[in-house]
Amino acid sequence: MAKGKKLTTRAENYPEWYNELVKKADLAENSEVRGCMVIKPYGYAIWERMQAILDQMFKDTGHVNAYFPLFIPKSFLSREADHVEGFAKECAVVTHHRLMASPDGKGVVVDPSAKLEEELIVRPTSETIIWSTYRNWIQSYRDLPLLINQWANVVRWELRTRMFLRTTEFLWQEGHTAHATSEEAIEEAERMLGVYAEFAENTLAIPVIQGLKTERERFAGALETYCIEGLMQDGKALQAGTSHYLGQNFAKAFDVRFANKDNKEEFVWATSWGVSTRLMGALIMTHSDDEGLVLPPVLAPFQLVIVPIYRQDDEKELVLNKVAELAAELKAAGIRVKLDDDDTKKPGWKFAEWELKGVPIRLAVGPRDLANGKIEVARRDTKTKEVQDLDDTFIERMKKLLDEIQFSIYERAKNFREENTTQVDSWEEFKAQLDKPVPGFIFAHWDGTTETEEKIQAETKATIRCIPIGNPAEEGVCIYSGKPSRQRVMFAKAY
RNA sequence: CGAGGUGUGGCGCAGUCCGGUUAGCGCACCUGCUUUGGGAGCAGGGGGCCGCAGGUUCGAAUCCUGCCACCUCGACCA
Repeated sequence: MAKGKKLTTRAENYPEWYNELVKKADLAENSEVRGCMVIKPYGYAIWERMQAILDQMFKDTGHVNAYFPLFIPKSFLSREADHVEGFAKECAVVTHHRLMASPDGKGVVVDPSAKLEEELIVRPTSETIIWSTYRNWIQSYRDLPLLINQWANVVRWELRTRMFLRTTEFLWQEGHTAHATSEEAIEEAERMLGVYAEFAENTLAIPVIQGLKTERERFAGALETYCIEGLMQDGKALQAGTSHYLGQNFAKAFDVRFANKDNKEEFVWATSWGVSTRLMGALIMTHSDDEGLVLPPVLAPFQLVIVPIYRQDDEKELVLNKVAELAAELKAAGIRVKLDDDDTKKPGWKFAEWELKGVPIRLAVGPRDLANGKIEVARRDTKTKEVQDLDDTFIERMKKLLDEIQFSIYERAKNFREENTTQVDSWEEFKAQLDKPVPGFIFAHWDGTTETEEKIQAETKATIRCIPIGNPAEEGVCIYSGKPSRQRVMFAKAY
């Protein structure tokens, strides 16, 4: 495994730091396929933790999993006008189904006789294929609500990609629900936004702002898009999850109707909601430092790593026996433990390696400790270490320490966000704030028009990330147009 | 899609301007010995059609033409 010793620091070059960290921590690497990454076992283990926890949250809120096709007939996509307009520019299209030996004898070419009658689109999202299916599943109000989620890969042919943050193919989950009333669908969209916010804060330890997108930033085909927004260490916002209230748009496009209790026919009300492997990027950019990844204990594939230290064979046996015993006790207490007994690496190497990989707690045990009944405990988040008594309360203390780390990195991220959240009341102030090294979240008055929104973006690259939920009403004037405004909205530069 | 840049053992690079024995360095890898509490040391060793295709030349990693790929930054987007 090729590895330089040090990461580029965040201060030197933030994007470079990010890329190096993703590769050196063994999370992912660029593949031979343009814009597509290989998620490596360690990175995938983190994603699997996210999946497991989210999946349980979905099930606890009444959802079930299903799976729909990867391919979508081209005609389906165009059924909903806004939807096709939103995705048309970034679709991978399957046109043929057979290859043949090349006439010049070199390799294979597409067999022109195997042209598809109707092209297939590799799904950029599944609303269309799912709603075409729901048509057959829903006849009566008794079939509602229909609460389905799928874990899948999707393809969006982006012009520029970055590992985890924006790749051509990415993994995600997409919930697609059908309801008898508008109220119920809105309630569902808001409920799932709440699930995402809870997951971000409790599992990922990422504080998020919940809000509504402006009309311009809305999902293609949605009446309302809810989102959670996190603030990364470089002062840019990252959209970490979205939940859409789709109204009856897709029901109308795919003719999905149901008989209500009064035996009147109505179109079904819809939501969709999703989070993707982009959460990995959010995780990295919220907590990690110049030494590498910092993982929240709830999510870490290994919560605690034990590094045994010894010189001669007799010491080795003594130490390994003791740490194996300790590892077993920690595991029995429900802690995910890695015992790094790799004999080909030195302790110093292991320390650096596990720091790079963000394991929350590291224990080091050598003959010296054994003789004194001690153990060295190092925290990844604070990079502090202390020698502790290895007594019968030790396991319990480690469990508490994991809780403390989870809480502590959340608090640290929240403090960072609060320190980098500002209110501005003039265009000059606004621009000055955006020119700072860490622009952060900026609350300012906006006249509510798309025109102004676009002009602000054109001049500053900042966008309205959301109109926060529960935003207080406040009379003011738009920082750009000077027109009246009833509330502040949240601006930021975004990923 | 615009602007820059880069393609040389697994990884990171030098060499290219000014063509000339056997293409070099660091890391990684293999063997052995010594080591092991913050990315070990010494000794020995293996691995390259220098992005691809043409061309110029006695001779090309180096010069010329064309192509391809990737990266960074912008515009567009989860």
